Amino acid sequence: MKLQQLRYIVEVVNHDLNVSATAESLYTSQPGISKQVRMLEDELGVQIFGRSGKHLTHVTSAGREIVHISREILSKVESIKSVSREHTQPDQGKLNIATTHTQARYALPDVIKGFMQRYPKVSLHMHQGTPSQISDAAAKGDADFAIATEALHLYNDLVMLPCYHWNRSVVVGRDHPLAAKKHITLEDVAEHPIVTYVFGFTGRSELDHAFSKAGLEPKIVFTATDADVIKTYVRMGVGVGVMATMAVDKQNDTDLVAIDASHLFRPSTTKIGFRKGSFLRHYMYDFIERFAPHLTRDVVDKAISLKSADEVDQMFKSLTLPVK
Amino acid sequence: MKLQQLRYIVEVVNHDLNVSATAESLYTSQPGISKQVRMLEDELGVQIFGRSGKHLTHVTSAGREIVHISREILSKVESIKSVSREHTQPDQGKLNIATTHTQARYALPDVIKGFMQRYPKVSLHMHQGTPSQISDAAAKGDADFAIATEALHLYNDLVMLPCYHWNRSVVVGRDHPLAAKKHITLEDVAEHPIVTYVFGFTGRSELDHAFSKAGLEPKIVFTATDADVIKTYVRMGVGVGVMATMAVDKQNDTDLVAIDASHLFRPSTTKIGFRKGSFLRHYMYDFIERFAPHLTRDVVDKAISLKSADEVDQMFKSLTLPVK
DNA sequence: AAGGTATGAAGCTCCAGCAGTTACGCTATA
DNA sequence: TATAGCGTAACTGCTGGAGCTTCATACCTT
Repeated sequence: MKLQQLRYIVEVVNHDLNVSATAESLYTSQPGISKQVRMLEDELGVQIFGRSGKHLTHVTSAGREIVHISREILSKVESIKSVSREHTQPDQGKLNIATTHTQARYALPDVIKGFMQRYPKVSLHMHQGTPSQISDAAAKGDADFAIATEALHLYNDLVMLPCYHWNRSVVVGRDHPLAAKKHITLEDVAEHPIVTYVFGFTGRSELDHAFSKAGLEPKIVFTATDADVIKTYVRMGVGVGVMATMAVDKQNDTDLVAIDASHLFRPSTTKIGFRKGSFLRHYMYDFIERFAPHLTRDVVDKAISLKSADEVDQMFKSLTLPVK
Repeated sequence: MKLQQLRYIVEVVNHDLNVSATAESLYTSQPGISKQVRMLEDELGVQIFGRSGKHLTHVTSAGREIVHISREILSKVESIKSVSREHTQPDQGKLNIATTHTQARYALPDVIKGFMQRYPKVSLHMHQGTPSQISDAAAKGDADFAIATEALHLYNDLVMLPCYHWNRSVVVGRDHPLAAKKHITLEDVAEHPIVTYVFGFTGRSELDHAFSKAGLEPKIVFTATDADVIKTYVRMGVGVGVMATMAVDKQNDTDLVAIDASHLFRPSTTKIGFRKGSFLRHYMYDFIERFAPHLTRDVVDKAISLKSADEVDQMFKSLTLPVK
């Protein structure tokens, strides 16, 4: 068994069992991969891939387990490389962050700025995507960190740590009937057409939860993946906006009125997630702490040493998180 | 980076940095290993071993981390092989159990017998040793299971599951003054010379604990690693025996009197331990369950999913274990 | 439905690179 | 000062990868 062979089967699975495409992405030849895959199967005495004629059709049950373990092995191989770099070039390296528009636009800029000043030699990459793309990137190892509010729980080989709570505001134009209200109710909101986040984005599930619990049917007329678009349509008078309070810009959004809605919807929690068993460079620990000051290296290490997501939740239950 | 290279550095560490000895044990040549170690160091840009001249003197701090991760990788490589065998030869394989005299002699025979009948094609190996040798064997992967009462907690990459509690008896000859007593006290025992287990064996620590807590200084005149030797010296009149109740044989030990001492010493817990992250064959799950019926596959899987030993202890806190 | 085309995996051969071997020299350490 | 033990050097045999060919399947066209 060679690491190369494990790399091949993992990548073949990543490329939907297309060996030629895999070969191209690995800058090698298709027969080379086919040969190594066969040799591995022969050595183990197990089919990893199901074939119909000369085409790979599916991953066998043994194959699924083997590919899963192989991923862990390859991830640990990367850890070894990271350990080495940590000793040779402590302040140098890469940091790949996968996150959503909301985080990238409103929560991260200050953190990123400070981080880049402190670690000028760390090349920072931000990948914007949907929550599920983000989790996927982190789970596959394409990103070191996933930062989002939704969908992170889908992968159970991610460690997720709560960073901060945030609440929603109802956003309307200055001349909107709701603008005059000091105290707003869920019924008030339900009466108007609503502009908010697409399902699966930025704590959208909490919004649906609140309405369904109150037995109300919200008139959602427009959904977007980010607050900037929501605000645009609120300005056009399409409806009232329901969005993260932190996305309201006191400087530039003077034409809008933001009414606190923290009593209407449960707060959402933004989390940072990374792959279990991956080696964290010291600047990664630092990044986490800059983003969520309660997540010191000790706290993170302790959370890593837990295994199930439940226990992590339990660990942070007693801790009061910052609210944005 | 090649698996072979990782294998080499791990084995070099296992052989106390003696490359020649490592080469011999791996049936290869010394220069081959030296070369690969160097190449790995060059590739990573980090010294794994400290050298004075041509001799390896110590493992660097980076090296320690790298060796640790390498061990995990190699263990997962073994997992892949196990997965394959599980699919090709479900009821065939190996089972290496490292355990102490006490377990092998009194607790395991019935389990082993049933197991061998059910899985005739599994080749079973028992390794008897001291508790620390046993844990070591399991931690290194030489044994699949470690079964013992002491010393298992020393390695924190072992998962340890409690199997059963057991208590002690004071064993004396028929004509001994204590033989007439129905209820025995710690003071009674402390008055006589004691024959018991060597330190670090079979719950010996609980015995010391009880005496020191009571402020008594036991007169331990003879220590042995197993109950058979203890009984022999009790018969010779060297002293009173303090040993596991299960080691008293009602059939053959009619010349001895066993006085229950469960009220004098806290019960000890025998545990079964295995390496974290190792793949368990289905017959291994079955073995565990045969040995400790409350450790069903589900329970074991749940315990594996926890990470720290504390949490495992917590998990079993509410459960009442069988008492032998 | 039949035939044609495109896609993609496997078989085969050749070559280069490298892991491992043997022989030997060198250096810490006791 | 002796020796255990590592490094160097030259050699060899293996094997992983490239390139081409062959064959099977999917998809399209008429």
